Amino acid sequence: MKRKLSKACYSFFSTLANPTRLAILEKLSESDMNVKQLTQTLKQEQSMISHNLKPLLHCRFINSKRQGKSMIYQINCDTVTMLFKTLDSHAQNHCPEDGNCPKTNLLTQ
Amino acid sequence: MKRKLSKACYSFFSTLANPTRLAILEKLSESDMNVKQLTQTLKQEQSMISHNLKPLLHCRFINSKRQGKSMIYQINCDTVTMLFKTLDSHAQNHCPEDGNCPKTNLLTQ
DNA sequence: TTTTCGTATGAAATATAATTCATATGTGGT
DNA sequence: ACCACATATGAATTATATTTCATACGAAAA
Repeated sequence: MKRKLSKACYSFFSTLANPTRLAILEKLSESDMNVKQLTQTLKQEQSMISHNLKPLLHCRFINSKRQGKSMIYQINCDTVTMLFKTLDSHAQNHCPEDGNCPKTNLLTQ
Repeated sequence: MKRKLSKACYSFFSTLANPTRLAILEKLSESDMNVKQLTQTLKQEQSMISHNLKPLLHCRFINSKRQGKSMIYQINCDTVTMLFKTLDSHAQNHCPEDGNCPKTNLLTQ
């Protein structure tokens, strides 16, 4: 792995390692949304949503476009889909159905 | 995305969002290593290596097998490779060569 | 041009994660 | 059984990230 990529990877993974941001990605993968819509479906403060949108935007996992007073956010590309697909398959191979991880129980607690 | 997967994804991404653990994965992708070897190549305390191996093991990104007094760690599967490949391609599409991110400069600072 | 709505941002408070240190455990050799 | 080496672990310290609150900014309407 190249130095530059490793730096970028750390940034990418840090951005994805957050429940709110994962929830935002999940919602945006269903449809484009503005900030208010996100605050409503996720039941979170507006400032929290905005703060969490920032790193997603920065990593280019999402894009934004202004529409009048509101700002529309949309999933940028196939990267997110691909990542989730890979991890889904990993989880199916290694995470037992009952949720009890054989190694430790960090994952399910 | 299913509730269970989202939980697992958070665990996966949290585990990957750490420079030491990324470095461990990088080394282990080259060859299997025991803890002492990892402490030597990464120039880190033994306890730090062990602490960081734990979540990697838990997520099944790596496996371990005892060999006498030492414990050998190895990359578990194709998941890690696939993730890095996906992010490499993402970085190539969206991260400029000069390291100056067009959105913000969080990534390169 | 003042007001209102939607969004962004800075800074403080809070929560979470990483690192270190001391020590325990586990294995093999003497 | 004891010792030495390799690794793991718990707990305290330290560092980093998240959340909240107050407020600023931008666009459109009155």
